[in-house]
Amino acid sequence: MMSEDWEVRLREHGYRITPQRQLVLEAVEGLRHGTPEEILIEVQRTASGVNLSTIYRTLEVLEDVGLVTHAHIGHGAPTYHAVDEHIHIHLVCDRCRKVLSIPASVAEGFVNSLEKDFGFHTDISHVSVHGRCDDCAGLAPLPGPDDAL
Amino acid sequence: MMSEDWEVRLREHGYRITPQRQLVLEAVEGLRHGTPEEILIEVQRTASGVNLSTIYRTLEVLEDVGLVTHAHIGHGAPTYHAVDEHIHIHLVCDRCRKVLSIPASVAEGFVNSLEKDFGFHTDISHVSVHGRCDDCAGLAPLPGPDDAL
DNA sequence: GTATATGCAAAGGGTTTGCACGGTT
DNA sequence: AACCGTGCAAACCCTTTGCATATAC
Repeated sequence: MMSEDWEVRLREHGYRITPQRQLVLEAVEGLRHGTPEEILIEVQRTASGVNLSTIYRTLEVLEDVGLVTHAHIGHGAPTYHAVDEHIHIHLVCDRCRKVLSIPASVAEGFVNSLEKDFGFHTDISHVSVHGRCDDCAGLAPLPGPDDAL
Repeated sequence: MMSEDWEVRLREHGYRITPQRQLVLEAVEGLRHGTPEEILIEVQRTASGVNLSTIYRTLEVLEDVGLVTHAHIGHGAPTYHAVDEHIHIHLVCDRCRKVLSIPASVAEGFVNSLEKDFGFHTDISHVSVHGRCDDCAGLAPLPGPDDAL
């Protein structure tokens, strides 16, 4: 993990090697799941001067060269992952907000149908699946910010 | 479609019947897919004085009583549907932005696995599935706003 | 008449952008 | 030395909120 591959990846795409890019990548790998804001905080533990806009621009670059991906959990900020993570699907409970990560293989049949029947090539890890976790099934919605569906 | 059921639904939940609520519901049904902004424009064709904040508040109410749902397509505004629509899944092409609606039944096996293996009760129509449509598979990303992933 | 809904305007998250400076190549 | 990347601040989009007025009941 975090070999020098990342430098090569960046160079191959015409990008430069900078401390910020290294720090962001390390933060994403360390956090395993992180919003831009969370990544900023992590990065600032080492380099307090780094700006949020740099995080956004850097994540875009890292995603472009295939070092990170992001997924949408509800309508808040997206979360970023390193690509060397196991590909996984997020199950988001709309009641308690818990997020379950499950192996992408569970969706294999589904993904294959989409490919075969609709010619659609799915990036299954990109979007989260919403619903109710076992504990919350059948319960009334929580009060409070019933947002983020 | 658009029987008086909606009035009953609202009353049952202690909400009042207002022209705005009727117009928003009709707009959602007419548009089949609509963001709050699009719904506003549709509503304003009849009642130009209606405000965006009313659209948001009204959609929340209509969703609460089970007359509409929303789904997230990319990281922009969510789209709303009437619940009498067939339940469907959105396949969003990350290259050309095309949105394919497919019957939710395609995901039955997947949904069942989630239930059986993880105790997770899925609302499959809530979030869109991202990837590449047949036309765009294997092509380079589009230039321009390569956003909205 | 009373409580709820609405319009308006302002504030709030999350994200993007223009610009000048600084760093990588 | 040339160009890319960064910090900063302002702008932007989408959504929420406070408050006074209007409306459904």
